[in-house]
Amino acid sequence: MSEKEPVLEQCDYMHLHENVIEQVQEEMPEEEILYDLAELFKVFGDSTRIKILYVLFQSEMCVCDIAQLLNMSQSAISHQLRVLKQAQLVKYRREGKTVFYSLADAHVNTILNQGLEHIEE
Amino acid sequence: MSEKEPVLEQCDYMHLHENVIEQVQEEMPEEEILYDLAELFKVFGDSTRIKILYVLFQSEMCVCDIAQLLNMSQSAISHQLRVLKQAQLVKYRREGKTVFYSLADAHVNTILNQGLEHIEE
DNA sequence: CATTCATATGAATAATTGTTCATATATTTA
DNA sequence: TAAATATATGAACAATTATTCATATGAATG
Repeated sequence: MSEKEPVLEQCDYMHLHENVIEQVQEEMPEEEILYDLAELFKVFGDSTRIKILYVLFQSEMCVCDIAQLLNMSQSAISHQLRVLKQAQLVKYRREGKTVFYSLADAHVNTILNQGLEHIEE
Repeated sequence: MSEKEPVLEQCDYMHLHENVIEQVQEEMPEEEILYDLAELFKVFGDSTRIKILYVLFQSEMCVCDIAQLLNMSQSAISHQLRVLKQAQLVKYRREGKTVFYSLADAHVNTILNQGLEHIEE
């Protein structure tokens, strides 16, 4: 019953210098942060949500107005607003039967603009 | 056989002023741009790819080194590098058997940092 | 030119996700 | 309190996607 080394599937040697490896491990944000970061960008990774963010950049708006502007169902928009809300990208206030949504902070626009700059190269 | 209006599932009236509606339609980037933008952020929306971008921020690196640093299979990393390459977020150069990857431009870091700032609120 | 090493890639699978449909909740008004 | 309106939400389904596994490609080397 000879024990076999698990196949580590590594290259023969690393090209990186020791100090770069250390540097990477130091500078790398924590696992949880990286996960949250990916979660945040995932929210931007849907064109419906991008559109919602763009229209909200123009003005505070209720769910129904957004749905009409984007020509989508109330339900679809509501579901997506929930995602945006959870990511704290939008905030809302209630006024009677109507709920008005607006952008949560300035980062939203910066992120969108950086993205635009990138794809416009 | 009375014809029924299709249920448009709209609100009774829009809250928005005409000029806001116009404004939205003017300012809104084209459908294709919005789609590309979502595609770009989708690429950031995965923690493996986020990690790859972070390590590449420290230094140019070959596929195998990245795999070892992140403790993932060569194949998984290679697949993800392809996604990053297609989004023009990384570039590469070949040196013999080895392929070295590096960040394509400065936007990558700006976008990541804006994301970080947002989640650290 | 056969072998080895580094990387790429196609197929398969499991997991995630966006929309729809039906319905629930909340608020106002008759 | 019943009806109407605006919004939210759960379930279902189709579509997308990240990883694994097996294998292919490409480059150096004996």
